[in-house]
Amino acid sequence: MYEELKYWYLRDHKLFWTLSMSQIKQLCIITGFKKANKGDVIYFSTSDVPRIFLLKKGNLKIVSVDEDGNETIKEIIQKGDLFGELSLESDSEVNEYAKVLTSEVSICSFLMSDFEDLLVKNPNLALSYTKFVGLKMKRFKNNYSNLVSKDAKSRLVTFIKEWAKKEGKFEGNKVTIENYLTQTDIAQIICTSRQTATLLLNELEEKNLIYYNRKEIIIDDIQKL
Amino acid sequence: MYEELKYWYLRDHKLFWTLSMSQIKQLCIITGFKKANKGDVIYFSTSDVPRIFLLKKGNLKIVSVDEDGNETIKEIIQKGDLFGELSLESDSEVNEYAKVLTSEVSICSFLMSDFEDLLVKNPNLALSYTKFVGLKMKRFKNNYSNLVSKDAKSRLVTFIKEWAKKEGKFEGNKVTIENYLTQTDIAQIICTSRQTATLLLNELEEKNLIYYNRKEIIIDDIQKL
DNA sequence: CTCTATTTGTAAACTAACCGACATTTACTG
DNA sequence: CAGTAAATGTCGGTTAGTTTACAAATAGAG
Repeated sequence: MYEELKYWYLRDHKLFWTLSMSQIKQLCIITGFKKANKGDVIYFSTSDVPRIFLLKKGNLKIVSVDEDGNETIKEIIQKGDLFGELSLESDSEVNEYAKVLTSEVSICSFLMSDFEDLLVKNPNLALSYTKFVGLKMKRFKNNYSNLVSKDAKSRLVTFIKEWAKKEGKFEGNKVTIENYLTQTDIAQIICTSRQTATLLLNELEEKNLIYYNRKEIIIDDIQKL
Repeated sequence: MYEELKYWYLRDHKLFWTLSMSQIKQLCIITGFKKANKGDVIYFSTSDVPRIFLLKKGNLKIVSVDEDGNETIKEIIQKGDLFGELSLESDSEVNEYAKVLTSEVSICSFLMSDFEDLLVKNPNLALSYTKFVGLKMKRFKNNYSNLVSKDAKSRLVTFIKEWAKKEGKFEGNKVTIENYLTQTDIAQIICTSRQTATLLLNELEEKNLIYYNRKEIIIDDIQKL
């Protein structure tokens, strides 16, 4: 891979903004690059050499499976997000993998050990990275709280609002989201059964709060939702 | 506070083991120290100056309250644990506080800004700290999974086992845990109602798997639990 | 354009856990 | 040691959401 390309890939992520161009170039830690298609699975917790991944294009979901075979969606990863063993400790106990949601994704990755070296050499980057991991932790804490105290309906609404904020195209109070999730996916994200998710989505549609189809979700007025 | 004392307080936490005695002494970042009694509340998310806290003695619970007034126990903090704005970003949206569980606790604290400076100057400490935060994140992820896929009974059993592992006194397969939690606390930790927790605890007791009272919990054979 | 697999829609039976209500026990306080 | 507050025990009625089961619609492949 050309140096220039590496530079831009890293440069894209907020985390690396504090580094100068020459610093990034000098580091050259990107060691892998690959493309994948819808439905493909990317294992990372059980991978031979621990890596950190950066999603360049497309979307994927992080899924974990427990002993009983229950699948849970832990996270949706979007263009520009990091994923993998972000806690910098490989852990064979967690059985997590990524599954591609969009028709095509491109991913680049670097070795965890290289990244650790980089952090040690760049204290400010280390600090930013710590805050980044801390933010992820907060998100999980928040999901947890929602699951405890809110019912399925308000979890769905919360999820749609967050999704809209992150990815939606706004025209005043009207928002259009490109929909790359099935109702089964949405159900798993908000931790309910597929049937309940379907029911609730149709309920929102009946009230003209959203318009749902397989390609997009349109929210008429995000204030009213 | 005497320099010596500060040194030992920090030295206690694994995180600071990588630092030499002179380094810690030199830093002298501890700026606060206080004692508190059972039932006392320690606010940190809304505190004037953001701080990181280190619990020196006793136990406390981290509680969060949402808009609807629902209380959830996020975490139990034990002697030697850090708590506060560990993500190094103060956040007014989260309404969290700590509540003292034991008859007496002692806490020391330092300013978040001082800690940030320390991290920048000690890249290895920054790396350890990142891993520490990452570990906490994993724990929340794990709690989340349990809540999604396990019923109240197995959540209770999982919780008791973890508690035993962390704090119990082992004699072969028999474990004794010093009990500083009420059944209401336990219920909130495993996310169920107090009545259900009571029911399940008594069920375990009937099967002679555990012996519960307000002072201690004895597990006859942790293998069988 | 047809065939097939995936996704979405719908209904009824079932259940784990909540909730309210109240009794009983334990621990602390003056 | 009496009085009070907190913690524990117990019981049904209620319910949100699951599960099973099947039908209908849609998308993608050949």
